[in-house]
Amino acid sequence: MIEIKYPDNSRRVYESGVTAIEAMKGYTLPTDRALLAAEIDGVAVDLSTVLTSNVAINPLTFDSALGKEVYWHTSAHILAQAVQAVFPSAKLAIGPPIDTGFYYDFDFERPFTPEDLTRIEEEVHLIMKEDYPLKRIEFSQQDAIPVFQKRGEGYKVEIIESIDDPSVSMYQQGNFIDLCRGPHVSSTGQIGAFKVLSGAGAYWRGDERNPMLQRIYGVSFPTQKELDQHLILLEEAKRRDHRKLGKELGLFSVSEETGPGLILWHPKGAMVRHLIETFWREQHIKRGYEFVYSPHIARRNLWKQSGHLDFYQENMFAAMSVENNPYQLKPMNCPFHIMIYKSSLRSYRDLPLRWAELGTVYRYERSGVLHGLFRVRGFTQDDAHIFCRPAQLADEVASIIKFTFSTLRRFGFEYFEIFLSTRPDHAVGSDEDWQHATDSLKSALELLDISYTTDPGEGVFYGPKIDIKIRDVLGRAWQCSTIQLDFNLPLRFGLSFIGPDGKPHQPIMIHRALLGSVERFMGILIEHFAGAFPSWLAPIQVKVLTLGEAQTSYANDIMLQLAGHGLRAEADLRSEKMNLKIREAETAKIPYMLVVGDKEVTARTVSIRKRTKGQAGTMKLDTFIEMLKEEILEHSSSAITPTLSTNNSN
RNA sequence: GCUGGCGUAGCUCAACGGCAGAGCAGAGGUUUUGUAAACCUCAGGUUGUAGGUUCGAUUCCUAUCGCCAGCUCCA
Repeated sequence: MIEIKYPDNSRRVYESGVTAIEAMKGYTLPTDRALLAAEIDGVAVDLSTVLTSNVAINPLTFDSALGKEVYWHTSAHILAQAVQAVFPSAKLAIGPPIDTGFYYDFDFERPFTPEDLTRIEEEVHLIMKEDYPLKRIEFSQQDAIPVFQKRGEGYKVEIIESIDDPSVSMYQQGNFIDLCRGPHVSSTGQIGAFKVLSGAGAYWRGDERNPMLQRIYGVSFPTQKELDQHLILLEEAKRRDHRKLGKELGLFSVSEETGPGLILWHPKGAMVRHLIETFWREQHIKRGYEFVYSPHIARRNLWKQSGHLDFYQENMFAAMSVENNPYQLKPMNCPFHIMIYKSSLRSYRDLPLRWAELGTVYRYERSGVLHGLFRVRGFTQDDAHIFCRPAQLADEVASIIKFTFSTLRRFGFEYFEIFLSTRPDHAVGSDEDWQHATDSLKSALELLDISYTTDPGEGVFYGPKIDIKIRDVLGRAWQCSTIQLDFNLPLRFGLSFIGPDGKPHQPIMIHRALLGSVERFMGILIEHFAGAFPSWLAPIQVKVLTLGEAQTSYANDIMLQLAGHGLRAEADLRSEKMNLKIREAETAKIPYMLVVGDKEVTARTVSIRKRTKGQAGTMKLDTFIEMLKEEILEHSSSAITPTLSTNNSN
């Protein structure tokens, strides 16, 4: 007899040899989702798995990340089955689940066309309808190889040969067999709604020296409704693309003549950037930072001493010669801040030193990876370096984390995920240093009662780090903030401070960025707000719209008053219809429109229209100004709510 | 960088071997307008660039630059 423990802490006793699905019988799932697979002692398995010892069982449904993985993994198999049914010569490579669906790579003589994908999707639907059961078959490595050799699946043979385990498993559905660790859902009919998304080239094992395979992406959901919602989300993401909005709203451009990956900021985009940076600077002053500035180039030797030439050269632009001395465009700001540190003798009383700079750096990126503001060749880091004593580490890190959260919240981000990366295989610094540093990061996180995920071995070679990801309004995750400890540079540059004992000690250096890159952060903001910036960030906050020539002087008077309060306004005095003026202001995503006609001139009021929300009542200009100033101060976007106005009927 | 797709007016797109067009934007004019597009006229192009094939190339071929999707890497 064996005892099974359930997530609600209940226990039941079964005969040894019971299957997972039998053990789940009568257990009420927390959702009305179908049971897909099970997690036994933390490992995902098929429902047909035979249980022979005391275990903890956890049902897997589409609601959990693990459940989705299983679901999408099976979907990838269905995709592969369909592709081979339509194109028998296509050879299988790999087909894993990913964050938002799955893909499968095939060796095929040509790229798949959109027509191919349609044909494949039809076949997928047939396979779902046929409801083939997925059967797990265990083989020894030796026996498995001929199975795939016979099928001409060379990549599968290669994979089997690279597996350490002497026994391998494969899954069969209909006449389709794939090498696979599993687990899977029990039959192809369990997949509810399926969409073949796109095809693209991908290298075998991600290495460009290997042959190019044809990858097909897909996504699936239990219901058609969820699939439709997902597809709407994809459309919405396209609609919010910062490259498209950046052009439409006149924020920035990239020109072929200037060069790829180099951003030209137009007046409106530059205003938004200015507002971001001003806010950033104010916050830094409040939190005890000092500002430094550093040049864009430096002697190449500086980068030799820092070690960047050894480990970062492929991302650096080539050296330039200045009076026969090699100089280098900077890919990082840290060596400069270090030189400032070194410019005088430092006492332990001086520490921590917190030096911040919006430092523009230049990095060589391969042409194929450039992408709008997200991936560029020249960008501005919101950089800071903190030099402190080991004992100050935890406090410093804790205050950086708090600073990060408060800053990102002010930009409208609410959801954070925190990752702690520990020592990788190749690293500098002693075990002792790593231990202390990692413990300091942990205690900072625990001090603030923050839950986090540990990424073992994912730290940078010079020290452990904390990365913070935000989620935008579409639920997409972005990593902006990073806090990295560094033992390497202080060592390489021989940094020291004089301790209470009168002897030199080595400071620890913290590299940190809140926004990451101002360019990239701006891109994220554009997509997060769909270009409709909250009032505090909007390049133009108010547009005054006159009904006719009669209100021109009143409108100019309004403009003067708005400007006097530091508000950014434009007036539309043209002899155009109100509908057109409104349409253009809406398209420009200006938060507030002030409509003025003779009635407003007489009453010395303005009729307010809020972006996308419509009319928001008529009020005295002063009242509006006060409300807007309050809204800007709060960084909110909802101080003035639209009303169904009755006092301006016409 | 690699694989595939795409470069036509400021923008969005037609024409696909035979005189390069539309809408929006722009300029000039008419209209003085009450909450998301008034009307008329005009102007706007070495079809990314350089070669080639052809009687003739925006269209076909080659190279090159750029953009897009993906691979890889990362902020």
